[in-house]
Amino acid sequence: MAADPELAVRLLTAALEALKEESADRLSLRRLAQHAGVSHQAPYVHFGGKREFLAAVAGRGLHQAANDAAAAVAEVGDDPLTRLHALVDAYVRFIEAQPHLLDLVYGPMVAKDDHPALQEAAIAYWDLVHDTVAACQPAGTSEAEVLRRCAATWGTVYGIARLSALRQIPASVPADQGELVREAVDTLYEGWQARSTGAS
Amino acid sequence: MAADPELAVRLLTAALEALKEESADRLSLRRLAQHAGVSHQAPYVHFGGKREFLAAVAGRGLHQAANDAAAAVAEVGDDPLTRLHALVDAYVRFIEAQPHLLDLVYGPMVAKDDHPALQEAAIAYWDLVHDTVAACQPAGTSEAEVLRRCAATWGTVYGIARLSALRQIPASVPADQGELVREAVDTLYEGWQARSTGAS
DNA sequence: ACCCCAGGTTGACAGTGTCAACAGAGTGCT
DNA sequence: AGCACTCTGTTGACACTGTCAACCTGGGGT
Repeated sequence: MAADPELAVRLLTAALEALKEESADRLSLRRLAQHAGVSHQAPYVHFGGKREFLAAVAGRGLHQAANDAAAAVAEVGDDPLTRLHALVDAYVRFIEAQPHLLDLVYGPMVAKDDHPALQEAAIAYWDLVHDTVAACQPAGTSEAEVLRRCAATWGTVYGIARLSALRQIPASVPADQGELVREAVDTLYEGWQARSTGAS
Repeated sequence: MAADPELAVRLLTAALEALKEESADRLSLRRLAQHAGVSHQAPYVHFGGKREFLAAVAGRGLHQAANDAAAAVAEVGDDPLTRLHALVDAYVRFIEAQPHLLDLVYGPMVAKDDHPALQEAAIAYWDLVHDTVAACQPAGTSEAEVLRRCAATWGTVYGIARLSALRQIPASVPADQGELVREAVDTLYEGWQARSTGAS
């Protein structure tokens, strides 16, 4: 109907919006196209297939999340632990707002190599994690150890947040996901400090 | 062809086998039925629908995993940290062997309430986690705190193992998932001990 | 004038989950 | 015996999905 200069981005944003409500595997290209007022084949023209489309969606969403997280970390000051908390909080908010998007990004429906934008966004996010976690390490920690702790920290946050978002944590546990994540991060932090002064 | 006393369990085990190769969302009831030599509607008779079938698959798989984990913990002795390591190792082996099954269990395609067997298996696994983690806590830790640490520990292990299984941890990190999980658990453990002797 | 081509269309195909109606084999009741 | 009824399974149809192929179409470039 209208000029519609960029149908592709309209489809992407529509998909991101739909992902707030339903999981990625029951997202239909045809329905998206119909809802956008174009034929069922229009998305295929732009993206080549469903996998590529989902990869583009994931890339866009992750890019946005990385920007939000970077902004949250930047506005909080210089204290390393405070910055780590800000980063983790941003991640938790992201998962709370768009759990299905995270499932898509880390899920089996999309290969990270499919789309350079997705890979780039993942790298940007990882770099942010790395810098923030590295700043929390005691002096003298080897780079290899820092990398391992980055991965472990990120897995920790991701795991707790996802399990909680999926309501897989028993109701008997007296805490919400924000508290759980924060406490786990604090525990890891104290463990790092203890190790630096401990034996061997 | 044959007497086929229990077609249902044959379908379930076939599905579990198929899950070792492909993810749950591209598992087809019709293909499973055809491969089992029955009509495309036979699975529907037994399970009522795809969601219920997947719930049954998840329940069976998780039950098996819980049994394996319990056996691994039981055969390792009495030291709490050793038992925790055994539990975690069993979980990591489970994820390595059947990553798609875990995606199914914790994924959006199945609601835990759909099938009592799944819920029961999840509870059994959680109880095992709870007992093992609780035994690692310093004396005087409140039960609420223990529960929070259980959830955090389990999220940690799950997150690292899943991220690693999906190759989402950058190649620059010099460790495999087993090492990462073990080190994270050790760090958490030391954090627990440090907190018990620390301030307030 | 011509061609071309990116963007979009229609039409078809195989595969999927699901619903409805039906068929046979036990099984128990009268 | 006869009959009804439930289990287990079948066939046929439907709507929906992703994808392939071919066709249109309007605006530039030569």
